[in-house]
Amino acid sequence: MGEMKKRSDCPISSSLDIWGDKWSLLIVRDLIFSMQCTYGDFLKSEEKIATNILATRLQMLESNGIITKLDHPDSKAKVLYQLTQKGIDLLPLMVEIHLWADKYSTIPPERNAIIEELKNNKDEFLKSYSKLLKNHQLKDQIE
Amino acid sequence: MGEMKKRSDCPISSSLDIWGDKWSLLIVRDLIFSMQCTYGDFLKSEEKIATNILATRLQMLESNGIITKLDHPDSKAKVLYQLTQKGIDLLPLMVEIHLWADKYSTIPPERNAIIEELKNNKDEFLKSYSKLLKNHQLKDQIE
DNA sequence: ATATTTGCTTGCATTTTGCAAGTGCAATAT
DNA sequence: ATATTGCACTTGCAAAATGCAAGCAAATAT
Repeated sequence: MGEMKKRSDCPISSSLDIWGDKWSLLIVRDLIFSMQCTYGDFLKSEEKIATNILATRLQMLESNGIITKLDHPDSKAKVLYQLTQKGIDLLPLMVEIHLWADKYSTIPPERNAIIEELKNNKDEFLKSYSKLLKNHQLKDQIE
Repeated sequence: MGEMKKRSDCPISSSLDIWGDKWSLLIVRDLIFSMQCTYGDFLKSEEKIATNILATRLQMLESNGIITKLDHPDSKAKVLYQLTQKGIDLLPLMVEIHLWADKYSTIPPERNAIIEELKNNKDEFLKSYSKLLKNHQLKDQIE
């Protein structure tokens, strides 16, 4: 099913071939903010992704090793999605998008705190937040 | 013509609404590498963008203030495209994509030098290269 | 004067996205 | 035990974006 069609060997192009569509990075964003999400959680995001696209994007991200599915502790009917290390490593990218957006468009006030944090000590933030994501991931893998 | 439809106020989402398609960042990449490109230069890139999409993407990027057109010094038939400051500020993003791609996919050997440079002194690289882009831009605006 | 280059536009096929409804299984309620 | 709801998807079809090939006007080269 998942045969990768690369447009070229350029690293930018290859990366875009994986997550360079309208939705993938929003899924990653949700996971970075929430650590873990169910299928329904993604559907609830304010951008209102269509359910069929969500399904195909989740498959794509999983087959590219950016996210993993795991059993929900509460119920067999639920599925938890979370970032792999490869997914966690998209954090610096996300941070740069945030900073760019901050410079050139109006940011919702509830994000101001994070933006300030980012502008003042980006490196420290990246280090500690990616560690946080990693710890969360490991914890769930064990249970 | 350019009415912006934002899916939400999230900075990630708003940014993707501008350049989150299959091609825009490849156009920006070409401009970051080459400083300036003609329409034909973009068409020559190895990903082989279709001419009609190139036209609409260039318009989109221009109307969003990421690139500007300027007269080619040699000929009235030619047009030069180059990055604005807003476009130059996508450099950190590009660098992070590069680093992510380096970690998770095979990079063409001719890029190894840049990658090493990036890994060893990213901040210094960013500072000097964005200054370079800026200088180039200013030079052309005067002529 | 004629041919060629350059930056597009236009028409149409194909693919991707979007919307609404439906399916199947698990958990919960009766 | 049976019905109802919740959850993770599928399916069918309309709309939009992408891809391909050809065309076109203005500028330049011959």
